[in-house]
Amino acid sequence: MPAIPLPRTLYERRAPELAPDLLGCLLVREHEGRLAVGRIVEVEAYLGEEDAASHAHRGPTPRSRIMFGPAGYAYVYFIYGTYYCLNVVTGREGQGEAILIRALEPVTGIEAMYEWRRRGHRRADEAHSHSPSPHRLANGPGKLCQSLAIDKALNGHDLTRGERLWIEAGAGASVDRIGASPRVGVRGDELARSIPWRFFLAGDPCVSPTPLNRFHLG
DNA sequence: GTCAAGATTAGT
DNA sequence: CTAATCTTGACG
Repeated sequence: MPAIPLPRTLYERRAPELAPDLLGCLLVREHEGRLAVGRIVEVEAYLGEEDAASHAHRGPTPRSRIMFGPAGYAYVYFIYGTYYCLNVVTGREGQGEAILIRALEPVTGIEAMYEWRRRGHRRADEAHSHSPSPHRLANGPGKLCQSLAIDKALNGHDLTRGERLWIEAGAGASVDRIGASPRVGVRGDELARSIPWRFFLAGDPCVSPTPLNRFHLG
């Protein structure tokens, strides 16, 4: 089956509008001759300079410059000295928008995901780590990147080419299953902390664990 | 150069 | 609740 990645025009929509439509789509990773696929069950939208919670809030910097480029590219950043997080750049060039992919339901290549995740552990973690059940393999942005072997080498990667890493249309998500809540772990002004730009499949076991899961929207 | 904070996670 | 762990970006 040929890869049919989402086209760049689709990524050119505004992040808060596009974000809920990514729920149910498939994130595909091709690495070391193996294929791993996960269904997107949780995302967060970030805007540019007007969004106090966004890495683009203070304009283009060496880290955030990818966000200000054209849509359809991966923005991968390193956080807390340990984890990577994956975003897709959206909107028009110069706006600085992106969508953070926060959680997946593993679909294909689960064994590869276990292996890649274990490899991503630090030594200290490895001694105590045991294989989690599949629904906890990618139920958070840091774990998702471990399980798909995503690191800074993929920062700036073109997601529309259908190689190494891309997104494909999936079955979609029925509107009545889409939950919305404030974004997890963000600082900034009251608007940034309260605006409901986290979208998730309500009740899905692969959504990241947080009290915000009780929020719901039509 | 220095320093505080961070779109996280696992363990106590 | 807190430690782990190190990049980033602001400031001087």
